Amino acid sequence: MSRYDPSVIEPKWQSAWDKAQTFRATRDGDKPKYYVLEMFPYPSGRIHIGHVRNYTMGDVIARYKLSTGHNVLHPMGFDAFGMPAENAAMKSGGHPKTWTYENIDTMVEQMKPLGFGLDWSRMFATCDPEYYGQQQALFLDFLEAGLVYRKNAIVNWDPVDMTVLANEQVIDGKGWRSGADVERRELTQWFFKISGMAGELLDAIDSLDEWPAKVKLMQQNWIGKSRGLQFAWDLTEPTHGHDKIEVYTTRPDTLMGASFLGLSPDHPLTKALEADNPDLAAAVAEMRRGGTTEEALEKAEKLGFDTGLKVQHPLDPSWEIPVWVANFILMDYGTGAIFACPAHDQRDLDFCRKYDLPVIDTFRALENGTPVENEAFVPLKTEKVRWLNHFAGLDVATGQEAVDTTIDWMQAKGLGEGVEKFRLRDWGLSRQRYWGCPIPIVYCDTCGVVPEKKENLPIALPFDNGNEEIDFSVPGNPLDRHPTWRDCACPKCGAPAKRETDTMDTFVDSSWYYARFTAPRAETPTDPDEANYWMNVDQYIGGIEHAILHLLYSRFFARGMIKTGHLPETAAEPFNALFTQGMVTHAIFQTTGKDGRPVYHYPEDVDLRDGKGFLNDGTEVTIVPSAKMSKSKNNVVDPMHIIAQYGADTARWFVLSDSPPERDVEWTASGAEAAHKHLSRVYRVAAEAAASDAPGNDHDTALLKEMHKAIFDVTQGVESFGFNASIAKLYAFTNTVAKSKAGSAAKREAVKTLVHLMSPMTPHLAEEVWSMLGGEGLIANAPWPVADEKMLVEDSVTLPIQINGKRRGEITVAKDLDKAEVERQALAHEAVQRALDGATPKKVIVVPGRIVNVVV
RNA sequence: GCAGGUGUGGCGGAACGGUAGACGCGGCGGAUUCAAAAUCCGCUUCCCGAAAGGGAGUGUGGGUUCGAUUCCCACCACCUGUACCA
Repeated sequence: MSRYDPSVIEPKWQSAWDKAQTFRATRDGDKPKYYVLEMFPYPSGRIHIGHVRNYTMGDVIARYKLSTGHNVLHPMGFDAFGMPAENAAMKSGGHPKTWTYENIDTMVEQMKPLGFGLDWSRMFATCDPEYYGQQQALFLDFLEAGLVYRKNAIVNWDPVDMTVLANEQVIDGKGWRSGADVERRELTQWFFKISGMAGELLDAIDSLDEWPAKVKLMQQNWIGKSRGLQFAWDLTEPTHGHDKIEVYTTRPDTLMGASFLGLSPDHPLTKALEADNPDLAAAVAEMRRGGTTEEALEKAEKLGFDTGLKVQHPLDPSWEIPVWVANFILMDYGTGAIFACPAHDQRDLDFCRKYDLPVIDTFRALENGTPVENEAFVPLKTEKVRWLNHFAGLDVATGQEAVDTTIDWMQAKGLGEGVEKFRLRDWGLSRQRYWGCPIPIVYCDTCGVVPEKKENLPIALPFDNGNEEIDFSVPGNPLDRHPTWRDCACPKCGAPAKRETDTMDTFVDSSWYYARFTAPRAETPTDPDEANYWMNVDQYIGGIEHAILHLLYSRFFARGMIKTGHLPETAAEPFNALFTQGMVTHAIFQTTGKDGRPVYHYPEDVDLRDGKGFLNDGTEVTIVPSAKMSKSKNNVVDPMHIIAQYGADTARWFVLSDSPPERDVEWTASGAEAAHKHLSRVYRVAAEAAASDAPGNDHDTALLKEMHKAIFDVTQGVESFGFNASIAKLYAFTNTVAKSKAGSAAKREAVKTLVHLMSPMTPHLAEEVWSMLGGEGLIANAPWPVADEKMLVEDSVTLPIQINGKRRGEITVAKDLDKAEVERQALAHEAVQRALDGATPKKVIVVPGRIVNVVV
């Protein structure tokens, strides 16, 4: 009898699928279409076990849908622009393009042996000029449709390297290479007008029935709709052309608790004052130190500077409050100015205590309300509180009632306006980098800012132009330094002009690739027929880290593409269903070095015994379980080693088996070995069944009944992303088949069904066994088994009996036995009799088919 | 800081408000073997007990319920995002 040898059978079936073009996406017949897409990878160099898990999940769905009669589109590509390629060029020389395409080749070579049912003919990388040229066409159409504009934005500036830094290049407020203190600086940048769609993007979330609730909630909070009051405070003395300061507040009801008026360091008035007030300029410079992330801004120590200006309270002109500049006020939100009410906002309170500003309560708790000391009183807006001195005459009311009343009252008096605002900011797409999609804009001395003509696209990066003089030896944007690339003719007047040297944010690349996959070689961004047929993505799969930005930008882009005629109206929400999968983790094995620092050891150097790990020389290592895989911790598992050792099917089986797909899974050597043992067992059981000639007997029905239960359970698992549950059932069913004394015909049927149910996860093994047992054609194309409902019915049921909620016994009764009889039998049970000791039960709860609980 | 999530045996994890620990790993015992590997069979939450049985138990502390891993409140720890990492 032959043994299970994945190194022989896997290449064999891969070439069989290739030959039959099994996974080529086609629009044939009247079959329904199904588009399954996994978030495409960044070409970092090698595939990661996390990729294996991600693509295996997609492959299970793709193969399952193929066998349930769908035309399936399951493509693969690469998100290939971005900083790591430039970093590699800076570090080791060479060119980002060479590095990127070499990495792509390697990764494709590594993915093919995994046997994914992908339509490789559609592959592209976002750095292909054929792709980014179409992206430039989209940009021009978006510009024409009013979805793109220019304004100033704040960036991380490294004053030593004289360059813009990405957030991840700012470490503790310092530039990662220069170590210099990073400053926040303004630059003119291109923006997508996503804020104009904020309301629509928010409302449409409700229609995303097959998205995880957590992702929808995160997007809702990110868009952040609020209703508040916008109104002005008059300056007691006009200055620098300002006679009042506009503020926006979501808590206008606390107006009588105003302590000071706060300006953002980037507010126009702040900038005006800075010019002739050196002390203020110095304070603001201090406030502008550090990175631009929201986290850095929020966690920074609260700093303030008294401008000396005063404003009049809108309800009482004799009440003047000071104007401060404060570093925690964001220019991007509202009007860049606030009034502070320290009694009901912890941040304001901390600031007022630090700078000795007044704290005035406006409301207190209904019971035991005490004045605010060092903890702001911030009840839920739905909670009733007692107002101390409310101008609109409120006494006891909730915060929400007070806000509404105040807005109405202020509006009626003409003192302000109720407005809706969103937290969502416009999407800045300009990057001062080389390895990205050039922004197709030309600056002409006479014509100004001119969009490039479509017939001149793609505006290719200098390397793609055949001009390779790219210099990464100094920081900054090589396009900006390139001797000739930026020189061009003005598309409008033909005079010599200069190109935009900024490239696009890589989020742009990934915001429409799903649409491009429907017609990857089209001469326009999309082909209407193909887009109409294949859109939307029926199932999108990727990491939770993309829950907000990538998915929100894609939703925006789909709408923009509808507006510009590149997608049908029905594609406004491009992803019908979303699934967010967890990471693959691995233990870290560490010892302590002589210098006291941790030393990390590769898994292959560690011998595991009884839950402890030892090095070759007998040194025990500390095991840190379930850590994110990271090269620096030496706990990365290379899928290629696993394939060499056990085969692709084992790797696929294991990444699905041990954890629910949305959760992290820990890779363990013993788990991988167990998966391999199980696949060998299936092969053995199949070979035995193939060789057996046992006659049919009275065990046949029991086996076939179990088979139909397995069909039902496994199918349900696959349909609901419960792959680990499907696999648990498949383990159990394998056990049943192996132990069954049924005849050979029934056994062969059971084994064929077993491997059919396994085929989305372990497709090579399934094909091999299928052909061994005389299955017709490829199992990949065979129709999915259907459970016979008659075989699922059980006629009796075992009910646990609880006494006071604790399980004390069980009874087996006919499935539809009536409640009174179940109760009678339960009470007759010896454990119940013992517990009752002659008394009558206080209560008996009978849940039909479930449980009996006797309360004594 | 803010937003979202997660927390169950020695380990990964299972459980429409209804038998907590399915399935797998590890461990223990047995079969097979000259022996081993491989394979097969059984046991395995913890504590007390020879057993029958009893007690405890799903991050912590409360609450709702006949019954809570599941629902509610407060807290702790970890993970993800935080708009220029992708």
